[in-house]
Amino acid sequence: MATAVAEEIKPNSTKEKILTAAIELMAEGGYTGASMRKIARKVGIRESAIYNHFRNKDEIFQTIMKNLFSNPFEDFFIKRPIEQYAIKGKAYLLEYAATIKLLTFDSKNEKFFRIILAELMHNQQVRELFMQYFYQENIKKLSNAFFIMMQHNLIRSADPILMAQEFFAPLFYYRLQVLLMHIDNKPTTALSTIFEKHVDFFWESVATQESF
Amino acid sequence: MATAVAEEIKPNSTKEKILTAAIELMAEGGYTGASMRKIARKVGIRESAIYNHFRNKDEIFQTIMKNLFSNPFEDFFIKRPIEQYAIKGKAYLLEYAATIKLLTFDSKNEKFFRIILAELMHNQQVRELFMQYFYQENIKKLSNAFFIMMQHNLIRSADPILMAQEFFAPLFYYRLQVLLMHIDNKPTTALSTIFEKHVDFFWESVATQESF
DNA sequence: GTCTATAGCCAGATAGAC
DNA sequence: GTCTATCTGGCTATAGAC
Repeated sequence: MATAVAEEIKPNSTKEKILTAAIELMAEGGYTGASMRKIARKVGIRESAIYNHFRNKDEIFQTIMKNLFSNPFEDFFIKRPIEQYAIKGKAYLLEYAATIKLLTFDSKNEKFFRIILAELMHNQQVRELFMQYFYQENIKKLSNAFFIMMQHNLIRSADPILMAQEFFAPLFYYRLQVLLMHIDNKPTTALSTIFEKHVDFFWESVATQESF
Repeated sequence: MATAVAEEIKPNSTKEKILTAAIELMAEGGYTGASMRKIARKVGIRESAIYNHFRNKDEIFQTIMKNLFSNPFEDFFIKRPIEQYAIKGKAYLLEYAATIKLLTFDSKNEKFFRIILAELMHNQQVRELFMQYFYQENIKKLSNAFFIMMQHNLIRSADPILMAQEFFAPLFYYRLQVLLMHIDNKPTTALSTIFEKHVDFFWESVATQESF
């Protein structure tokens, strides 16, 4: 399973430095906040030199999107067959939440999330990637898992898709909260265990008598 | 209870037209997307004429923020004493969700929500307003209500604040989804009853045997 | 209150020498 | 591949006539 075309970029090359600088600047100020001037200054070259590596600013953005979207979830659960793990019930959900928590507190993934949110209202392509990765992918996986749990009578019967959304929405909400706190350098101690608490609460909400 | 200082602006005045145009443009392109040029063209005056009504662009933005934040929730539930209604249990939650649904599908409030989200990553003041209105206010009201419901044994015992967040997060998530669909002119039929379904699911999750 | 005119800045991008 | 120099255009804002 080749990870969706992630471009080959030599480490320590100027091209890579440009991308790193652009990611940093876009995380802070979005697409328009990362001007070619600023990127060039951060890399230590002139603006015109950038054009030896990228046709224009948009190509930089496209490359970043491609690379950022290639890793994050793939490594964690896409590969493994869900069926085997869904029957573990709460343990599966705990692992799921732990993964999101990991992404939430990982600095590279935080930058990624921040760029996405900064451009969400400005760029249709970003919206589509957002819907795909922060909605469809997760809901598909989770609803499958819930369906299996229902079959094994681990949880009460309900619409699996609704249940998936109800489980996922708070995770997204907490992730956003953490991001907002980080941006303003506020402490996130109050949120440090919220992901686990969410799973506890949710499991109490859906578990059958037998499995509880 | 005077509604937080909402400025007096004469209807049909040039000042009001400027604000209307600015809201429209900022909903589409955020703060930077709404240039003084575009605002002036939309109103039908020259850029320089705007400065007879506002000191600078930021003052326009501030005025918009003040006015937008003055109405939305205030009218709905801030005024009424929660205690009397919380004991209605599910009916209270249904009304709460219905209110959010109303705001979600109301075009003025949608623009407001869109501007907030567009500037969320760029502007600390917006982040604080966001946290206040889309988090603290709602969580405070809801956790109070849940506390009362617990006292009346309508719902199972749990941390009221956690429960409030778990109830609110999906509402926020669904509102965001609707917004994203609207921006790209996609149908929201699949989401038309999701707010009610959320309440159903949630109530089944927390209701005690007696109250169910 | 609105206009014309203009200042000053920063943006993205290109040409051509080295 | 990097540089200097330059172009074009959008931006916020001000001065001063009407």
